[in-house]
Amino acid sequence: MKPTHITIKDIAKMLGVSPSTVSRALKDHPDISEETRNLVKTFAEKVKYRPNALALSLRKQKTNTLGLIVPEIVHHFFSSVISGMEDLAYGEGYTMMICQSNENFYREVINLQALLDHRVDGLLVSISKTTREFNHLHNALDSGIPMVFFDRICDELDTDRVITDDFEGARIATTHLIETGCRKILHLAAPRHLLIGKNRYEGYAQALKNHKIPLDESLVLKCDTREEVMSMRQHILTLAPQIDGIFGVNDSTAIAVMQVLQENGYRIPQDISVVGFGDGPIATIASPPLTTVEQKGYEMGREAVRLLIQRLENPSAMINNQTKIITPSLVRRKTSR
Amino acid sequence: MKPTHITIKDIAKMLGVSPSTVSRALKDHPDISEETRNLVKTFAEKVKYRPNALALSLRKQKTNTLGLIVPEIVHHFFSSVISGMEDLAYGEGYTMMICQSNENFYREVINLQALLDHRVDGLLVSISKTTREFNHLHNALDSGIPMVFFDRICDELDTDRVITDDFEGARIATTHLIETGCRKILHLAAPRHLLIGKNRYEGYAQALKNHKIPLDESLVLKCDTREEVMSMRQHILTLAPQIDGIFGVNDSTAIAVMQVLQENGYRIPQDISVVGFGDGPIATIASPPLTTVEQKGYEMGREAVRLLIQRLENPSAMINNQTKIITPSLVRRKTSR
DNA sequence: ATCGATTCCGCAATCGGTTGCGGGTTCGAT
DNA sequence: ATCGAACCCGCAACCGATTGCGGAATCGAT
Repeated sequence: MKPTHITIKDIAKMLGVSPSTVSRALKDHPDISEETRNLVKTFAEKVKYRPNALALSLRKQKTNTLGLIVPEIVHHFFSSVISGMEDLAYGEGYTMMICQSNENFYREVINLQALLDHRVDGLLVSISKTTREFNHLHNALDSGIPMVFFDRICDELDTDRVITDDFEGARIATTHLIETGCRKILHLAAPRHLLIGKNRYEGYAQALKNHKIPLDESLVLKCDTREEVMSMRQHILTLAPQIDGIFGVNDSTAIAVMQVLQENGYRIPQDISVVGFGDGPIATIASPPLTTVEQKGYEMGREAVRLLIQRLENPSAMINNQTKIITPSLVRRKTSR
Repeated sequence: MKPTHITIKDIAKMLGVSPSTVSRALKDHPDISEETRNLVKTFAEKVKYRPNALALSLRKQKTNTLGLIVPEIVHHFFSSVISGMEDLAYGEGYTMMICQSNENFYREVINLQALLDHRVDGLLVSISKTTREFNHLHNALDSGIPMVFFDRICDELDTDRVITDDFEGARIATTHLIETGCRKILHLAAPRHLLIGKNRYEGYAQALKNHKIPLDESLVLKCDTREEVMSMRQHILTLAPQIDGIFGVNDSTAIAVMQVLQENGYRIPQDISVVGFGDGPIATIASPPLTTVEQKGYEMGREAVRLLIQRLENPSAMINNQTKIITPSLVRRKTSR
């Protein structure tokens, strides 16, 4: 802050009035005569006066800053979320202070402390994978700061939340496969102890049930990374002749399995249809382009900020905590009929 | 900021001393007796006192905050850059205020103003595509605030800079093709009026020259998006029989051209080798995985912050502006021999 | 008892802006 | 001439910290 900004006192001195008068003139306080007001305003304009946000925050006890803790910025989903948050926040006159925990509990605690030190008005949090203990968040909450969890929520804490409807996304994907003629659908699943693994599996199961297709557990494989697909290729190829569709728990496994099949003479989607679950732009560059479920990170970001600001601007209203569910939507491309 | 944080005055009152004493005790000022110091320190610890960063910034005329303006957060390259910046900045005791211009000049101006209003200590900027006029940046610079450009630099402004060595990256990529046996190398290029188009083309040309391979302009195609590859597929296929290597100006065109060739019976890399220029994780999921030039966004981010902090902490030293060049490196995968 | 030197701590100003309250000036009315 | 009401504006406190300076208390020395 070497650059010496012009202050209200500078203006006051140069105009021979008091700082109070300058302050009031600039904000059209009725106590100030029109003459003085114009004088101050035009002069302030001329010298490009800009109020010091720090001083304002200190005085008003409000920083107009939102604190964000996110596991990793370098993730298409999270960067979309940030983008959505940023757009809405700036539109509403808030700025953002962004921290990444790098999936590290200790850094999450440090980050939270830094945000609180800066007196952010509210918190947006997606917890790290290594966070098993929530005292830091609990304390913040108890101290009264508004907080919204998104995507990686914390069950123990009663706050506003924004989450993806994984169940519904999986149901939509599987239903799409069924409606385009598939009957024997392989599900490449994440571990059942992870929420997304559980919810997407159940969505898959529900779609089958709705269409009276029996659920065959031998068609549900724990396999949620590209590497895992590669190491299970033999097993997948033995299954291949008896299936006509695949629902992958994420795009990279869907694309990987597609490649394995193609290398072995299967045509996509003529022989087997494939649907993924969106985690980025890779779906569009797959060959053929992958039909997938879009996660709407940008929208989730906007929604989280909307909830937070709503709470900030109605501090009195004891609104019940809301859980906003973002329903993902199917993007039909070329790997399904 | 509804939560009522505990202040130095609160502590003073409860301990029956003056705020000055508390302040000094907390920072081991010799004027304070050991007895008082311990009293204050243990009490402060007990009530979890944390200094108000706003008040400190106002008083010290230093915010320990770095302002960032980036075109788009949702871009693997830029989010890597941000990640690198964030990691180093927090490690050095700085926080970051992040704005995205969305490639919009007007928003860039607004963002800059917001950052200056918040009295950030320094600026990290990558200019938007639509920015043709630099008064806003010029004014900031004139007012004396340290600024570092990265990736999308502004030639007219004399500042520290961090850029990718596109020429060298292209030279390395092309050389790799030559050294693995290619002689007729197609270059899918960006427009020559863009810096990356020009520099990567020249790197390509230099590599050929170094190996005494004549440059054939009919093997340089202006074609830098996936869509463009698709619309030029016929032309590319007529060229295909006479070439043995392709250098794509970015990964998505490299992958696209690879797919076109594969669909027409060419084997990669047996018949034709392909090398891209890195813009994300898509290279690894291509089939076969794409050999490409890695852009090192994370490192660029760290380097930019390093330059900025260096200037902030040696305000007196009239260091000459530096241009830090990040040399990208080749990542050999399976599309080249 | 008085003085000088230490030791330890508080007053008050400052950073930049906001705001309750009180006061001076001008005016018309009586 | 006197009073009261508008009309304008400044004083000072405040937000939470820091810091130069001065001063009270204590001690030993003369």
